[in-house]
Amino acid sequence: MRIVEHGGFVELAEIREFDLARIFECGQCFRWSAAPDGAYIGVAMGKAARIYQEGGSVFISGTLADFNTVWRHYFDLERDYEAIRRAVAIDPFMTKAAAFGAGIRILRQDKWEALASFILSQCNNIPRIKKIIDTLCRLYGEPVDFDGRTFQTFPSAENVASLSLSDLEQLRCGYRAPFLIEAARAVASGDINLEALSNRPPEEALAALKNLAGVGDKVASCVVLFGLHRLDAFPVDTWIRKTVRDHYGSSFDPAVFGEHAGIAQQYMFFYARSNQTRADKMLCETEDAG
DNA sequence: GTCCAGGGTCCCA
DNA sequence: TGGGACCCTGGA
Repeated sequence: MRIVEHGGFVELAEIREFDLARIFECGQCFRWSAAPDGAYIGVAMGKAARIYQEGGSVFISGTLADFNTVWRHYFDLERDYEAIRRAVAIDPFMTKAAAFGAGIRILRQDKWEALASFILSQCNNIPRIKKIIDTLCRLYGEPVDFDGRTFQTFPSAENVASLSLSDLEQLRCGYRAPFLIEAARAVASGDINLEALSNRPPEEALAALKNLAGVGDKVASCVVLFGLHRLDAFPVDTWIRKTVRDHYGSSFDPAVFGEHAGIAQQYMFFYARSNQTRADKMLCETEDAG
């Protein structure tokens, strides 16, 4: 990878294992949206950016200093995803899923944002999750001027902790609202220290997170994987449960993927979700024919 | 318009 | 250990 700064952008030339659409649409984050020209615009780590991919290069708005302080870390660019993809391709199914997800990277997201986002994600569909998070940010985030528009950061735990249930009514997030406030208060008060948890054994982090109301196995695992960046965490949701059942049966143990089980999970999730519509259609056609 | 299910969690029997 | 309730809405 060659890094070149020009024209208000940092260009990552000859970059490998980087697919912007897959990174932003594999279900790990909810705040990046595609512009009509194919670029993604969003706010992460308090900074707004415009990012696009063209001819083997990735272009990220901002200075080299922005890139080095924020985006290099955020996109986990020091890790060799090509080697990981080979390592988790343990059988024909995973070879297919990993090839389908080539270019996915696990973002190093803000820990509180990951916790809040996955609390809101429970028993919810992705378009609606995005809508709820977008409203939360618009109402309670800090403004960030960028590209002639005003964006908002993800509101801090302190900000959300100061809100009441009626403040959150506009989110239309239903029974998740008290969970969000309780989590914010726990983080803001220091009852739970996400920074410290990222240095603890994963099982300890999981247990601490699950003490929060509305945080069970799935949400806690997502926070450990996407927020604490523990790549061996393996969240099991409806998609993964079905995929594992179909391909491995009941005796499956994610430990077969070793320290990168979470990346394997993400390949599985993205593959299962992306192929569901097509698979259903094929099934219907087969049934019609029969 | 209706119905089902969505990156779950928790409580109770 | 399984079933139902929980808020709301996208999509068929």
